[in-house]
Parts: sequence; structure tokens; C-alpha cells
Amino acid sequence: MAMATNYYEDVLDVVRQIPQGRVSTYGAIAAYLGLKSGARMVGWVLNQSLLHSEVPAHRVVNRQGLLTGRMHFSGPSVMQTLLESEGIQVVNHQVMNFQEKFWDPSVELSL
DNA sequence: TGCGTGACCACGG
DNA sequence: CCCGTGGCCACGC
Repeated sequence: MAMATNYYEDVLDVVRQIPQGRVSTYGAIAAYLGLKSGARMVGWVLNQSLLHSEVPAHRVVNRQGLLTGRMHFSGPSVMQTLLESEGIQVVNHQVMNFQEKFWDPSVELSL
């Protein structure tokens, strides 16, 4: 665990709370944690997490509901398959009914 | 120490 | 609608 900075743990913590059948976004997670600048960092953290942690990284998409991170999984269709197995429809790399499936930590975890 | 790059995002032309 | 640009920041070389 090289230099476990706070945001790293914080990001994983939020991602782990995304319910099955729901998805969140890089920007929403960054905003919730106050990582104002970190939409980009969220993606980076998730990428690193794939190597060692059990994190539902497939439940995080970009602000449009696009599966922009799919190429980082073991196969280009793994992310989509995982989501579909949880009841989320994905067409053309995009989450259907994204608005309904969107899980916003700022709302769901409002403290 | 500096530069290019990236699972992002918003804004402008 | 398709770019280009700026912001943000960690990482590798």
C-alpha cells in the first residue's frame, strides 16, 4: 500500500456503496467527496483498484452513461456483461434509462 | 524538474 | 455536431 492517500480510500469507499443494478459517475463521486478537480482522479483510482481490490468498478460510467472504462477490464465486453447481469441494459456502450439507474452519492448518502 | 498522458467535464466556436 | 481549450492533479520517464 504505497502512500494510501485519503482520496484513494474515499473513492473506493463510495464505489463500494453503489447498489447492484445502479450506476454512478466519475464527476458525481468527485463532487460528493469534494474532489472538485478529481473526476479524472476517480477514473485513475478505479483503474488502480482493479489490480487488487474487490470494487464494483463496472458501476461507474461517465456523465452521459457511457461505458468509457470498458477497455480496462479483462475484456472489452466484460463491463457490459457485468452490468447486464445486474439488470442494467446497455446498448451501444450506453446505459439505457440512465437517469433512472443513476445513483448520486450526494443524494443517496446525503449527510 | 519538466512534460506528456489520462476510465473527466464544461464551455465556446 | 465536431473539435479545441482550460481546469485539475497523479504518475512515469
